[in-house]
Amino acid sequence: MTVTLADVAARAQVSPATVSRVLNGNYPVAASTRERVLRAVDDLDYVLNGPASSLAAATSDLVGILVNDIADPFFGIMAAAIQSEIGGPGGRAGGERLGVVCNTGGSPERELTYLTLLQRQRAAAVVLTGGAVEDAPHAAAVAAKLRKLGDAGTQVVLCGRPPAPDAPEAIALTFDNRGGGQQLTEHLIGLGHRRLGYIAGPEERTTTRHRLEGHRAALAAHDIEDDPRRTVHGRYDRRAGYEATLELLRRDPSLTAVVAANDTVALGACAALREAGLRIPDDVSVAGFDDLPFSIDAVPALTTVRLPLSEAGARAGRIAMGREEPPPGGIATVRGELMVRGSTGVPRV
Amino acid sequence: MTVTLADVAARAQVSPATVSRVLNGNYPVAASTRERVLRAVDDLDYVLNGPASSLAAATSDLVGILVNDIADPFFGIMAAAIQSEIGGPGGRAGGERLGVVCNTGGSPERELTYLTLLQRQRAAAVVLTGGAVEDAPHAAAVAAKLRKLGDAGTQVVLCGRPPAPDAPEAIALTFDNRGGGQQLTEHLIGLGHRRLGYIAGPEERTTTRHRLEGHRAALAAHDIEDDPRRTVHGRYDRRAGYEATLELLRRDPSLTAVVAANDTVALGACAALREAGLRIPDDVSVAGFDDLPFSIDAVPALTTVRLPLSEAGARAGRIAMGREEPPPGGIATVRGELMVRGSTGVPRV
DNA sequence: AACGTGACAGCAAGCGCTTTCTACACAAGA
DNA sequence: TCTTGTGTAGAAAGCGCTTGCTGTCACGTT
Repeated sequence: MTVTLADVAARAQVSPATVSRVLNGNYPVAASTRERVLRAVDDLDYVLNGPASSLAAATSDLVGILVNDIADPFFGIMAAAIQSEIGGPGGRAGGERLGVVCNTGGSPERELTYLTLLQRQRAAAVVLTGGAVEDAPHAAAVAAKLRKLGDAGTQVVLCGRPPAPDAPEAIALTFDNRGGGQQLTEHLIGLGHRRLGYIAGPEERTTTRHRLEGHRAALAAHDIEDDPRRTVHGRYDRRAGYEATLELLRRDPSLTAVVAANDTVALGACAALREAGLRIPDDVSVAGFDDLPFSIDAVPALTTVRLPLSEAGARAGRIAMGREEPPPGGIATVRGELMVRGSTGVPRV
Repeated sequence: MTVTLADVAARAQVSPATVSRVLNGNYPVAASTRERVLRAVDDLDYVLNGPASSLAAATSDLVGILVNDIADPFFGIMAAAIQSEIGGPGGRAGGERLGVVCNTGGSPERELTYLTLLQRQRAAAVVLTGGAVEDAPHAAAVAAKLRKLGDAGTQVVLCGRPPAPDAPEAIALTFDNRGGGQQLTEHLIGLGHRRLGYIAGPEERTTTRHRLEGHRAALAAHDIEDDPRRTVHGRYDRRAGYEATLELLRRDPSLTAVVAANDTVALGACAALREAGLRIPDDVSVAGFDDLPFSIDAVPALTTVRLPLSEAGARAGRIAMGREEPPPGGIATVRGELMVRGSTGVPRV
């Protein structure tokens, strides 16, 4: 059978209560006793029963991290940063929490199910990363869940996601996608581009909408007509970028620049342009978003907006663990930085 | 206060036992009763207390997925595939499990700590992905943990990791890294290359060793001297590839090909070569490993060995859930496929 | 010499479920 | 009419831990 607290207690000749206190270190225990207990734990190879412990203490050491797509480095990088701060294994001793990342695949139902599962586990904290789906009923359902989690004592942090007004206790670290999108397009306009294609992400997503809004704001600021035929929606993957570019080219072969929803999409766009015999940036400029590690290795290197994914994730993790003050008002905006590289240049004449 | 089973029972005018049975669906309950209970659950917005449930039932619905680096798509892709099969949210109903991925960062201690944490949570299954550290004491410690987990009823699956002889109950889906490495180098030798640089991964890792062994086997098979100065070790990241390439070039400027530990490293190698004014593949051929999504977008597209990460992950997930027969002997080898693309060509004369 | 006063350790009451065993009602066979 | 099933529901005993409260010493205090 598995070893229990009582077994350890018997071997150390103390009461179970004492063993518990030694293990939790939250109550004075004489050094000699502690040592005896620790030795017994070691001898018996005892491992605490998590569920029992959580039940009795009414808390758990689980911290949930929700991501839209774990195979996408955008989320991977944030998740790694968050998890590293969860203190988890390797972190400072004591608060040994289990930081777990859950992959929603961008599906609202899975997001909700995961939240319920975490609620069921009485998670200590939950971090939601990335853009939210903008479907109203779903947004309301998520907000309700977050509120309930908050009420149950779970710290909720949004990282790279807009604040949820209906769930005020959720701390939000929001990326300035609108500003980033605007900077990027301003840059291209500044180079002289006037006919810009835009490959947007999936519809009904905050990230998609904000980046697109930034793009349009830049166009408007320079009195460039926003032809709806120059915008195509697609998923956040290379394939979508490839196909969208083909479509944009079909609609208007005179395009001089393509702005993509993110770097991965931009890579697909580059591939399509290259196959179409167009040079980058001589014939068509390309810009991405996020500045993922591979972006600098694209040929030519991708002009993009760097988002401090690691820093934001780390901060979100610390806030979730209560190791850092939340920003005033519970909301902070994280800005991106325009990285001008080889994939953008002056338009062909 | 939070709602408990008893509250639901009271509202539905049944005993707690009945509510539990309705929720678990593992015992006959009259349809009318069931409906009454379900309505009460809904009315009260009841969420099962996971720890209590796990304690009483002596099982948990947690499935752990250990990865070396969650920010690396190599692991992200596998993790996504595994998690999708965990049934987790979105999967077929009933077996609603919480598939959680844990990032060890390649650190042996963190790996061990996570395993303990999972053991503490009485995880239903654990999947370890990617290469293992070859340090003997650590390997023994891990094997011991896996054995203990197995004894406690946790299904252990290794995905992309060599079998652990000391933990026979662990099912292993192993990548044929040696064979892949050999194929790759054979391909280059076939093109006429004789002076090949090799950028290996971190030392003391099974993946590193096996790929390198394959490379050496190919060299040996063609009577090409294996000059140790042509091999450099580094981390599995772009930076390492960049620096290692510079080093290789310094040691022998007459190199005609560089074989990298994986695609990410290969990208770094490409960057270094390009900066050194060398054309790919005209001056130097480059090959990667894994065939991550971005590899096809490199310029030129990367020659590499495709590993069926998604398929292997999915299979590992199913095995972990007991939905697929383990391979005979508990060990299966997953082969890679050589993808010849533009980054390799005949050596310059 | 009587009496706080710390510093530790133990008792025992749960935490909220699951599950075995028992109880009951009704239908059917003897 | 009396047993034997059959289908449901309840009572209650834990699961292994945490923690409030209650001792029990060994000391300084007055």
